Amino acid sequence: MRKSKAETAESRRQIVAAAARLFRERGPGGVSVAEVMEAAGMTHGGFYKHFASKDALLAAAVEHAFAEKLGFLGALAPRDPAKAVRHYADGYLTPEHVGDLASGCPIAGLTADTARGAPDAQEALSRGAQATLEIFGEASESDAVAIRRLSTMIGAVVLARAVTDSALRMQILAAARDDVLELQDGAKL
Amino acid sequence: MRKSKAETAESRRQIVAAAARLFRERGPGGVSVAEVMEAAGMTHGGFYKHFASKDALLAAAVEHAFAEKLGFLGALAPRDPAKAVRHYADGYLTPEHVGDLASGCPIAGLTADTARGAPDAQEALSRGAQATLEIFGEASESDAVAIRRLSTMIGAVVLARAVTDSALRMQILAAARDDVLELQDGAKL
DNA sequence: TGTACATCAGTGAACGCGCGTTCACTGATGTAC
DNA sequence: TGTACATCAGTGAACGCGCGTTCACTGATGTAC
Repeated sequence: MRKSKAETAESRRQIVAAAARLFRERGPGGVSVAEVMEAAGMTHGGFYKHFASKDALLAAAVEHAFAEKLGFLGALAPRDPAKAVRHYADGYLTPEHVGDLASGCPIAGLTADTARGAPDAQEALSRGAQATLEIFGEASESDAVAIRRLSTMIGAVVLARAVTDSALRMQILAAARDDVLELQDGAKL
Repeated sequence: MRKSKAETAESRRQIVAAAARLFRERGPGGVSVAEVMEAAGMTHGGFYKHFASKDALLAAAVEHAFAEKLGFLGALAPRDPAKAVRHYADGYLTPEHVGDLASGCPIAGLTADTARGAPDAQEALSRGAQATLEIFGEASESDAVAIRRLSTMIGAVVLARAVTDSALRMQILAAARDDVLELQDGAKL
């Protein structure tokens, strides 16, 4: 039962979207191709009509995750970069983000996996990280400050995920939020 | 061929040490029990004389990784906490650490894996993270500053691992190093 | 515009393969007397 | 201290099982005339 071009494109979109969520939630190794296909509403056999391998899907999923994450940020940034970054950081440094791996930051969630030998996905992750840094750069007085802001945000979420005590978790997020959002030595935000 | 108690303890140590390296390098899901046992100089069959499951080994491996990482830091900290943290950060924010997953920071390397459903390992990771935070707290003027320092360090290493361009990688490490080590608003370090 | 044929998205069974775990066995260690 | 026996660390084969990937097949879509 051949599908129309539009349906094929839509199928591919569904597969990538499902993979982007599942891979972040359970890790690329913790999700089977069959599970991704089922989440996309198909059976596993057709997968290879869309992707050459599971690794290729991971690369597409990383790209999709960044497109979703940076969509709003990138659209607002040219007009008001400081506001865009402030809004992004505001949602980033929350217990919701810490608890929601499935739609969370791909850098915080997938770097370890891609660095362990998924070259195509690693390239996609690198492009996404650079794009994020560029937007942060527009809102910061220097590249170094942009790097520090993004590093602190990523590190705080990772550290908050490492910690099981929820009071400490909140303390970590609050400390990072103060650092990234509040005025410090005349920052623009 | 039963082994003496001392030999048994030594075997266990070898298994945990091998696991601590391999799990960080390739991820818990990327290493088989047989590979860990081979790296420890044994065959896979004897594994369950030491651990109830692969997950239990992961928890022990996380604990071992922190003990190794924090050994020197924890020993020096009571005498000169600022110097201890400075030395730790100095080795942490290097391209060597970024490239060396196998003996790298367990928080930066394993948080995603343990958060995805390895409760015992997650507890071990949480204890290690709290111990690290406590040492940082002794060297910092407030808990918030300690959290920011550690967050920035972790985030910078994760971001540096996400990025494939080595010049940008160095720039990330340098920016974080300036932030964590250099004087900023009268910090103690 | 209509027709005949080639294409190909998706299905579901099947393929090796490697995994975590179990188990019978071995023989040196530990222990009870 | 010596002896007889129980213990148990480690071996290597075997167990299900689920995985990524392949494949023959189906039938609607796309295309050439």
